[in-house]
Amino acid sequence: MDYDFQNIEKKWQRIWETEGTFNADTDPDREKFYCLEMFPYPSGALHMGHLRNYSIGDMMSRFLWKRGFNVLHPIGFDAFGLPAENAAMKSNTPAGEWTWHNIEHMTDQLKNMGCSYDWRRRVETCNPDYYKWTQWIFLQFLKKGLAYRKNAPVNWCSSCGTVLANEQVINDGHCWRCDTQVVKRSLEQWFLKITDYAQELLDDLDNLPGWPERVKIMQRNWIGRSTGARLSFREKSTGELLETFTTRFDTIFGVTFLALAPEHPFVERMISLSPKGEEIRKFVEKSVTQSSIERTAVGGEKEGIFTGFTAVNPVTDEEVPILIANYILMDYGTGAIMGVPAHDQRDFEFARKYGLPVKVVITPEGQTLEGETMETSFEGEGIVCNSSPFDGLPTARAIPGMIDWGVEKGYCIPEVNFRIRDWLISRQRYWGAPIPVIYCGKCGLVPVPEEDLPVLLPEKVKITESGKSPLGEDEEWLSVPCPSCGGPGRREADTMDTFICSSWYFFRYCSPREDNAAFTERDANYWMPVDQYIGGIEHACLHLIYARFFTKFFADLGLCNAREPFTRLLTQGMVIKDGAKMSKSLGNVVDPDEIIHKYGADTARLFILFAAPPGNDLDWTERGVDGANRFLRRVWRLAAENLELLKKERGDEPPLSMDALEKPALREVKRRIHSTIADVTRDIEEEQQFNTAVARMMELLNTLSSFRPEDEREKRLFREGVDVLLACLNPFCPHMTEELWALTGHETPLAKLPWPKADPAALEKDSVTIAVQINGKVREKALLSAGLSKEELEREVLALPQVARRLEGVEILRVISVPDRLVNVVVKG
RNA sequence: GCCGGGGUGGCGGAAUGGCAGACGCAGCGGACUCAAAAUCCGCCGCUGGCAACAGCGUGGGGGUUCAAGUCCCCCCCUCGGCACCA
Repeated sequence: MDYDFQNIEKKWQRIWETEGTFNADTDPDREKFYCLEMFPYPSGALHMGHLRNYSIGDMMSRFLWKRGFNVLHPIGFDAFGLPAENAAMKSNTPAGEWTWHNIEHMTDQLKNMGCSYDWRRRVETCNPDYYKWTQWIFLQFLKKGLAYRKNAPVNWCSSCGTVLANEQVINDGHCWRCDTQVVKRSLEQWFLKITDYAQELLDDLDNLPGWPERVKIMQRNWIGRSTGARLSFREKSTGELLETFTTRFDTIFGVTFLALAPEHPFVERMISLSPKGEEIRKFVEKSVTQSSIERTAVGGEKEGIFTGFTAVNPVTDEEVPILIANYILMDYGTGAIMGVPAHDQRDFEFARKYGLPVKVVITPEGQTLEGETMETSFEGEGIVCNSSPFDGLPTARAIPGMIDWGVEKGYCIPEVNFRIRDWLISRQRYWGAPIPVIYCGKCGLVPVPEEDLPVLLPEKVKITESGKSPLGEDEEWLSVPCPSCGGPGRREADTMDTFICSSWYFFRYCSPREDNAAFTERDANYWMPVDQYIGGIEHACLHLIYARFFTKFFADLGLCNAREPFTRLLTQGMVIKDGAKMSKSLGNVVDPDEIIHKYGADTARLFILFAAPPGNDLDWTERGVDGANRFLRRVWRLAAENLELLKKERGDEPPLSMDALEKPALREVKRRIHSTIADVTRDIEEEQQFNTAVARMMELLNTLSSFRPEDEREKRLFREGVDVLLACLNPFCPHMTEELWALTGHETPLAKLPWPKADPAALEKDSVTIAVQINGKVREKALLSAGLSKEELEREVLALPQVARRLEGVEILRVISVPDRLVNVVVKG
């Protein structure tokens, strides 16, 4: 009987689907487990990264079902986005049609993988039933004042024809999606006030022990909290107060200039007042049009201009010149800095270039510094000087001490600044959720009333590469009566960033068909938070921050209790082939369909889980796939060739206990069976190291293949071994294990049976190999009974003839004895 | 530059401070076969040796320890994140 994986896999997939085996319902009487993989963008077909993501998630879900949890394991599609528009332009197919076609195809592929999803819960973010609620959520942000419009220099990707959020600009200023160099443009855009949650987003990282440390570090870096003080310098001729932010208030006596960002509001005033206004204007215009890379690269040329204006240091009453400098960013802090060249490398370089004085106010302990001759700034901790009355204080005490003093004197106020910026969410694209807002000449900005949602995306829109919102060309769609006064109004033509859609889909899965709300409190409070989330590391500072932000917002609205969406996070590595990430341009892609067709889904899943631990990159080799397939065929033969024996006395036959087995070889088999259960359980549950779990099952197979049962007792033991192997392998390779389970006479499918339990009595070892070391080197091995005490072990080992021979005439200094492990004899010389 | 991950056989990878290299891939030898495939059995870190065995070995150098891939210090390489953030 051959391992006919194609028919077997079809058969079981049909059974799971028709029986709804993996459907889950809210049931407060049962303990839940929410297992989630990042949903795919329906690009056309699954790729190996998906196959890996979903193999891991499916194995874990099936395992947890068997552990007795009420498991929610849903899937859907992140279905808005640019590729659909590009496809529409290229092939003249409407974006929606293209997307829905891909969704159906990829759904089939997921079913072919044998994934245990609750298909009733599939969601698609481009479905009006879904984006109605995306729009509703936007309105809640608007209501709370957390969604706002502002004119700002924003990231523009010319290739995508739209703006991008800061998180979406990666690799030195490139678009996350298409890698085009991003440029700055000044535009009026919609933002979400994620900065209101910066502190909580940072603090709550400490409550996520189940997240990889590196993801948390990346988020901490991204949020970028710094503490310091805000202090104002008065401009001498106008009396204008210029605010600055510093983390080094201890250097306040070392300020030798003030620098403003070219975009700083006071710059306009200086231009109009100054005789050299034209010159300043030219400098500002040049700086503003510099690309963000030129302007912000480390070591990039710092450029500035003297304005002729003067600021007064509030602490020292010293007068310092005001400059405009291209290295000052308007959107961090106050857009103005106090220049302390002696203790800030950037200010130092700038000061040297423009001949500004360098005044030392901190020295390394026991040394002196000379402002005029130093070649680099001193940014480290040291001792305050030239700052009477603070001279002699060490940095660590000077910073808080001087701030306290400054507060008392009214010079400064303590302040915390974050690096993270508000989230730019409007996109000048068609295939996204329309922003539900109407502009009225009389009433201004009017939110679309909730009862009018969804604002439907028109189906027939001409998509061009104009760089303007395609919806803005659709007059019919645009013009709408103002909901407030009934007068003529126009719809917002921008759509929302698709990261908005994916920031709450895991809530929608809880109440996927709910018509009256985005989700119900009952469902969300039962299922949320997600217990295990699985996906790529590339979302560390994108989706994973946005989703946390949304969850906190929902909690503040009282929609759910969870303040964090994902309790445990598993970030899987990339799939590599021939030393490089699989990609079309490198021509090293392997099509999941081909693999499933040639070897079957079980083989593909097993290879993926065996070839590397989930966090590592996975090296795809056809040889390795062959190996996985070979293992499955061996399992198949082990059962299929012993069907008669395995089927016998099925049903209520209890396994033989350890006590009933006397022959050491049989006890060894029994031990292997139960250590497999124990090891596989621990590897999945605690270590999340699925490759070693598979290795343990391979060892069990090796044991069972060489075991030739003869009498009835041995046959019973053999049956137990095969049962355990199939049960443990089931979450990894669900089709063939179910088939063999049925063939060997079981009536209840494995999917409905609990995970096997290891018998503690069968884990006890009779004897152990003790390594005998002399001065730390293994010289002999001894087979001794297990469980000997330190003293017994030492005595037994030293009494062994071969050991005694080695120790003849040698002076023993010390003996270290580790029960069941080794004995180390320390000798002289 | 700063922060983080990682360097173990030919390869993917195992190892609560306690026998380094589990398991698999590749390779080598053998069985079966007219032959091949498939399958099965055996070998498989490096060096020396017919062998028993000995020496060396987890990026490099030091250290702690009876014992270090594992802990501590310094350095190298590599991958990733951030990068004029005041």
